[in-house]
Amino acid sequence: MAAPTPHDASAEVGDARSSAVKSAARTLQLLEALAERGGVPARLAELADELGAPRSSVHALLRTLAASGWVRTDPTGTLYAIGLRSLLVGTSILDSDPYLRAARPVLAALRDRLGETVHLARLDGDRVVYLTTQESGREPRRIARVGRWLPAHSTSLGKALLAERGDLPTGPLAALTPRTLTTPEALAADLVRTRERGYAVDDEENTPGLRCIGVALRYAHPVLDAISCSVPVDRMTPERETEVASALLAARTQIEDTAPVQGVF
Amino acid sequence: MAAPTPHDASAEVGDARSSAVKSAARTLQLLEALAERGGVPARLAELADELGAPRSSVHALLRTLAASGWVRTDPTGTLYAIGLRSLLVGTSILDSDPYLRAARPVLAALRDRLGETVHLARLDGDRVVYLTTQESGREPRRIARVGRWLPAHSTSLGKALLAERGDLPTGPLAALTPRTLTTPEALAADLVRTRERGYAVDDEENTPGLRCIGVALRYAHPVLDAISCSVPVDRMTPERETEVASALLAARTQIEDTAPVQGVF
DNA sequence: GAACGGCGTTCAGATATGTGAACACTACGA
DNA sequence: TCGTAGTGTTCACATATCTGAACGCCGTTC
Repeated sequence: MAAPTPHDASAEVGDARSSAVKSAARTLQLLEALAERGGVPARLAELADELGAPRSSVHALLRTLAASGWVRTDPTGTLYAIGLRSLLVGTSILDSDPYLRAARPVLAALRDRLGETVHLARLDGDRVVYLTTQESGREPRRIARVGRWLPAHSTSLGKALLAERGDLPTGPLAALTPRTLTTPEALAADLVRTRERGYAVDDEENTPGLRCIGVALRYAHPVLDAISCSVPVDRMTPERETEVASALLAARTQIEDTAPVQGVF
Repeated sequence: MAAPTPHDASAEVGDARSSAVKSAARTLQLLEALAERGGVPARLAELADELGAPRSSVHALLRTLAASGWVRTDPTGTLYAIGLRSLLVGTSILDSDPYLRAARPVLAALRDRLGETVHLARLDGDRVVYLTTQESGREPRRIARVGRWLPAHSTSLGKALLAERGDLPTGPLAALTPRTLTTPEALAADLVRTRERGYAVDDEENTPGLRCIGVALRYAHPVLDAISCSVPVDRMTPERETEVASALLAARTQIEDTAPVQGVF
């Protein structure tokens, strides 16, 4: 699992009612099942059980996936592991997404200006997925968050997006720390304050010791992306919060001005 | 494209002869086609043309992909873009692969010891895909290579692997710089020297100004993973080369000792 | 050492998908 | 205003996949 959180928000792939192409849905389920195992090989029977599909069906699919390079097999052909194609396809977004490309230099400058780690994340259902991180050199250890996700309601990024969009997560609000907002009422109230303030605040709601400020990027309608800055609690005074927030808002404007016009949704 | 090279080594997904599940193969082609466009939305007709499949077939597939979260659609449902699920699935390898997990701390220590950037990459056909990079703070700009790839024959990583495996790339040997080895004879001779030396050397063969040393990790049979250290040419003296190589060989032993026994293939 | 259980693989029929043409809709230009 | 060209969508039939059972294989157990 790439997820640092206990709750897996991924929907069932196969539960689409009527007009779903069965083998396509199963192909994706297979990739997800293999991904969760990492490099650990899987046997046909395990995967068939996991998908709830006959062995023979899964067998044909796995041969197809293997032939296309998305799945690797051992020399005997009875063990399967996810191939590198999925990594290449997955990370290709990071190289080619035009918004990300526009945002990256601005984020680097922002990191240098504030001396703190900054992120850009995109909403995916009830969670935010980190697309790029510019780290300050000051952190004790490097936490590369690209490709990871957190529940939207527990992050400044997610709350900035929810405030701008005006909706609430559909699922339950998992508690990652004692300070996570776990009721719709508390979250809604926080979103009101967020709109008033003009930026979102996460006060150790997903990671103890870390306070974050986030703002949404408004080039998409409804908004999808947001940027944030994480600051250790002992460096985050009220004056510092204002300083960070105004730097983020300036960066927001800069990104929105340089971002492509058409596009993301 | 995530690729920094001119030659696309990816095989055709759909070309499997007989026992391929057509809709599964097309699903993967669709993901690859969407990935190449990054966040830029695609229309149904474009994708159908690209796959060489009827619009109606692609339509059904896209609805399935969209229902499962692998593909996003705009509010009207006529524009498609790759979703974040592929990023999550792709990067999950980076978190859960047991070999990578074993190697990472060793690589971090190696980076600290040498003060230079070190990589771990895995062979995928004729190319090497970077799985992790530990950067020295000395580089002018951060080049996050995770998920990118280079032709095996142009890197110390790839040459270390080829030397250990005893095979040559099947495709043509693309020239990335004037120093890239582009004939099978030159490459084979280099691999002989590599075996004698005990480590592989890349002398500005993929990136001008960069000299790299690589060694293969022998926990898999045949070998799949390798580690390397990149050093700017002006810091790379003969003594330094010996120093870097012996540090890499020590790290190799350390990783091989801590790596899981069963596994990757 | 023989029976057992589990596994991967294969096959022919049942079932779901792929196909191409037809339809409805939009945007654009005449 | 109308026609045109392009698009996304739907439908019924031809085609391909899915299924469950059967087979052969291996390692284990009794």
